[in-house]
Amino acid sequence: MQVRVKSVRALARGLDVFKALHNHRSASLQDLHDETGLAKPTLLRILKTLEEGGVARRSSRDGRYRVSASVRFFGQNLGVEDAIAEQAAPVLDRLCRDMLWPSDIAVYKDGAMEILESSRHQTPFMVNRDRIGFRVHMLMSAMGRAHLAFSPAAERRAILTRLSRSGDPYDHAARNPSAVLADLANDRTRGYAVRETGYGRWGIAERSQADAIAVPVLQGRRVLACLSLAWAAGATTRTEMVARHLSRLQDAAAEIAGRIAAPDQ
Amino acid sequence: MQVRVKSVRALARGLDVFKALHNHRSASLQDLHDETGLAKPTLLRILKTLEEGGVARRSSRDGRYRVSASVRFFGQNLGVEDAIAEQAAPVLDRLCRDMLWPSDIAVYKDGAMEILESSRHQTPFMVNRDRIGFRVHMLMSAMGRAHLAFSPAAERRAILTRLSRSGDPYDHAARNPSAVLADLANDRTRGYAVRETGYGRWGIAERSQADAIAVPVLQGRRVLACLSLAWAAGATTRTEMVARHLSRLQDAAAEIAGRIAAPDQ
DNA sequence: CACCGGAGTTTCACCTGGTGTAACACTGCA
DNA sequence: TGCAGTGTTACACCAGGTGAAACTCCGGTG
Repeated sequence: MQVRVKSVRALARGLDVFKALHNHRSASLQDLHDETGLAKPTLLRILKTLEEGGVARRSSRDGRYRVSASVRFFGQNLGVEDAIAEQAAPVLDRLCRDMLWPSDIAVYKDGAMEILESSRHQTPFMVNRDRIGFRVHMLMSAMGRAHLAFSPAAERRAILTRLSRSGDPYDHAARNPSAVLADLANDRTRGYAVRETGYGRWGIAERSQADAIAVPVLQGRRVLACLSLAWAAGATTRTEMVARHLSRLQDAAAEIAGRIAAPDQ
Repeated sequence: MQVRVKSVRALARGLDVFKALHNHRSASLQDLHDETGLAKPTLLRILKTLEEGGVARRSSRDGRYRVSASVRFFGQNLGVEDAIAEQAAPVLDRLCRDMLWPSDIAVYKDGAMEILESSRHQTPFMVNRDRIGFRVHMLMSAMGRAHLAFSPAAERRAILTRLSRSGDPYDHAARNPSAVLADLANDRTRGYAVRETGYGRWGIAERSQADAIAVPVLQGRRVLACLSLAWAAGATTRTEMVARHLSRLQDAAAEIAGRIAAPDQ
């Protein structure tokens, strides 16, 4: 947690100028001077630098500044997951401050849940070393079951079919669909899903059991991601955790869904 | 022409870091240190600033840095014309240094040619104040005729139909399509189009006639833009200009087309 | 034609603010 | 327990960023 790191004023100003430029389709030196309040010589130097960096250009037709077309490619690499992770991160942080226990957010991908962001780092309790590719099983983890439980029936069926063909023993429960579907229906009516007992251990020593619940982040009828809350089974009961934190978790899921639909800042 | 303006090192470094970040999907401080050669404390400050500026973020999961999803929106405002103008600008500049006389580049839009970029500013001869919205007539200007002559027949017909309904007297020639089509066929076989005699005046005093030729910037069969070369009719003959500069103009058009297809830098 | 005002550019001296070394803290790994 | 690698903090130096002021260039106006 960097706290006392200072920021670089010259760079911050440069970004400001770039953003000002981005708001207008084109801007004269005067426009930028009025908007940013920076002295013109300063602007001249900043704009020169932005030009050399290939993010702005000065039209030789009218001498006005514009953002370069090359910035179109910025952020082209990153997928939906990145946007989800980014919007979720601050919500997870706040959640962890309130609940103390850590949360994860994950999306379904290729037969498993892929963890995108986590507040495990900042819980006062411990660190769960879940970093084996950050993928957890659909039928064992709370998040996987939440995804299945709250997805439209067609998608649920497709995933279960896929799992039943999987070579991974943790996925084999899918070969008995009726039992699984009954459990999932149960999760759905309760409004949250639970981790399969015994899946996942807690802490380095791996002594204590981990327990977790998860809720979906919904976009329309689709499950965009799943949000979990984990704790050490020895420390408190599931009933207690649900009573204390479920609504908070659901609110957070709704907030994340909202942020993704209309990101601010 | 700013010559002695210094650039801002701190900003240039910040942009470098951002680009480095953009190349990788995610990067640790060490990665960035290796790639940019900047001292780690310096990077820490730069990254802090980029974060505050909303263009980078640090995942709390793994502590690695990524570009923020918000940069996806950068450059979303600008259209194809901006990209064309940007790629053409340096080519026009070079062209003007070689030929001394000025060039324009324009695209067809809503019944007229819209000038995107120009090297009139830097020709030693004069300044043509063509800035009335930077739009010139299709049938009178060399660029308008080049667009028509080299476009697929269907588009040519559609534009002529539109012009024939125009209220602007300069467009009325379109009401006699057979004559216009013959002229355009002529332009096409010659490889360049010419300005209608008497259209456009030269310089502030508006004494001397302007003359111009234009060639298309082709993308497949479509005319993406048109590139013109203008001169004062009294100073030299059209034959002379064609002999000296036509191939140069065509090469430039091809170069611009290439740049637009695969922009470098 | 002289004058004026506004935009852009250059110069320059001040001194802030950016910089990197060095020392420190943390975390796995052997 | 020590070691290596990585991230973070402190600090003193002085390069380099800054803006006031002066200047140029242009177009408009009386």
